[in-house]
Amino acid sequence: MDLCNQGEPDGHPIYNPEKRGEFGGVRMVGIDGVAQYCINFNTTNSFPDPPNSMTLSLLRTCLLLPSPLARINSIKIMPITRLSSKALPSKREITSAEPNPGSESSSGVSMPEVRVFVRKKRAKREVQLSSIEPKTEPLEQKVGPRTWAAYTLDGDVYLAVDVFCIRKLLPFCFQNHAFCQKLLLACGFVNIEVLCGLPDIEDFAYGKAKSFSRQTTTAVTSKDVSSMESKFLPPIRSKDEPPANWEKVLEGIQNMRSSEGAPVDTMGCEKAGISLPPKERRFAVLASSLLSSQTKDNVTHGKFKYSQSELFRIFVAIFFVSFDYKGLQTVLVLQVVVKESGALRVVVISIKSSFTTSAGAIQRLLQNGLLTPDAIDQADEATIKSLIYPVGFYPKKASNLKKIAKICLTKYDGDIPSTLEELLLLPGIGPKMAHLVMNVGWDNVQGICVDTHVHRICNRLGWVSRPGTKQDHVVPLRASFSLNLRSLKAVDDAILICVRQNTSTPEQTRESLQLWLPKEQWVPINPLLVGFGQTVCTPLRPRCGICSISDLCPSAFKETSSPSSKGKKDEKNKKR
DNA sequence: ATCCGGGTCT
DNA sequence: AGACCCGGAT
Repeated sequence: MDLCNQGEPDGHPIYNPEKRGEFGGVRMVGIDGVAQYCINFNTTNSFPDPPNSMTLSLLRTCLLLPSPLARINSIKIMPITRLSSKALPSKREITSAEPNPGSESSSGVSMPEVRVFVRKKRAKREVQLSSIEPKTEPLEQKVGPRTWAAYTLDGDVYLAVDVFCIRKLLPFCFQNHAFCQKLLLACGFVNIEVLCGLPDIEDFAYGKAKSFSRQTTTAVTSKDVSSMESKFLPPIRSKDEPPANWEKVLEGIQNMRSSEGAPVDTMGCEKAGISLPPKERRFAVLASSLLSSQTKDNVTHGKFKYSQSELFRIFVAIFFVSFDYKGLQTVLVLQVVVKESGALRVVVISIKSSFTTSAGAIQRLLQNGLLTPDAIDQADEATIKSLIYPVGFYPKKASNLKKIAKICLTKYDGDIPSTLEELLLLPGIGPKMAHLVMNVGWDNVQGICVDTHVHRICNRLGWVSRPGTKQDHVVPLRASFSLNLRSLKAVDDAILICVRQNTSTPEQTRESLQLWLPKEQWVPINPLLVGFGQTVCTPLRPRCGICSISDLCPSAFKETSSPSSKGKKDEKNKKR
């Protein structure tokens, strides 16, 4: 039976944005030769937290694979069916069950582009519909009412929607503009306006489902298409395309981060001297940055502990993050330890009351009144050394600190330099610290502060690439779709060019990241990823098992080797 | 007992 | 690439 947008078929759940939490997840199931999509709602897993469950099942299906086309490969072709109560025909039947050409929205939408996408032939050849011949009709002529249909199969609920419906559904389900773009492009929809016209995804991502039903679709003309293409494509090429799902990934990390309390949260340099007057606070930030380099956060700072509310959030988050949750041991938390036994993931929160290590160097400096350039300039270097002692390289840092204090006094009137260039001139201040100080001390975002965590994680996620190794893929990919969409081989060839190589230095990472990451993320990305790196995506043996975005991560579960061999490590890091 | 993370400078 | 230096993990 047909379901129009808000219809509800007897006995079968259909997609309802307001109740999406009732579905364990959403899965792209199919795109068929007539440009229809199916979304499968798996009703067997019911989680109260829609984003997480969606993320998980999403990952397990569409986004598991590293290359864009590979992801798309996972989308299977489904017939358009109007029966909600009937099981879907088997794949083989599907091939023969051509979508009825006469029916409204769905039928006849086939176009060369779509077939290209029909990609899949590579996956299953029988899916190829002989009846589909390349046609050149413009898309808009074939699209009828925005409808969707639902049906069930093996307990799953499928939704078949037309291309305009998917335009609404996709951002809602995936909350990811980039993915939508890629998907639609890969399906041969070169109509950029459709892509550009997507509703504000953030509205969906953060729970404002209301606007969903009010979204209007805009008719598209071929004229629009060509004009959009001409002005849309060039910038994308030069700008570098954001990685698919980066927003989703970021959100997933944020969810994990909000619950896991990483050292950086309580000990980052931005916490230094938070109650001080601006000028002194800035110096505190600078000093804190200097000391913290090459030193664990909990050494530069004092101990930390979780508040009650944080504990609660940890508990809640772990519950949802651990998809295959088995059991929990609770209470005081400093560390989350994950053990995997078989398919089940057992999440254990281990108990550690506090760090018994030394009090924080910054705190000691502050207590001794040595957090101003003046005092440091006059203080004995040995005193400074002793106060900052446990931090790494303390002799050099004490010396640098004194030099910096002097410079601040003589050249900057006791304040710290206010430009990136001048900061870099200070001894012991490199690019990482300079950006951090600019961001935190001056609220002046000149660049992303890329430390080892950001560097590592961005590479693991495939978010950055060595210059010249990724742009190459975007261009041919788009070109093949927008110019001549019938050559499947061209598409595949284009994909093959997509060989991303890891950046080799943090500076490279910074430049690559800045190419696409929206500027409002430049500052938060650092504490976010640092904390993530401290608690989940650790350098050694990352805890992919508790990572809610592991299915979105091309590197998930790939680095499992034991830490003793370095030859192995090299292999690992080579490329994926 | 050994190795590793951590940023800068040489 | 290696030195610098510690705490922590293994």
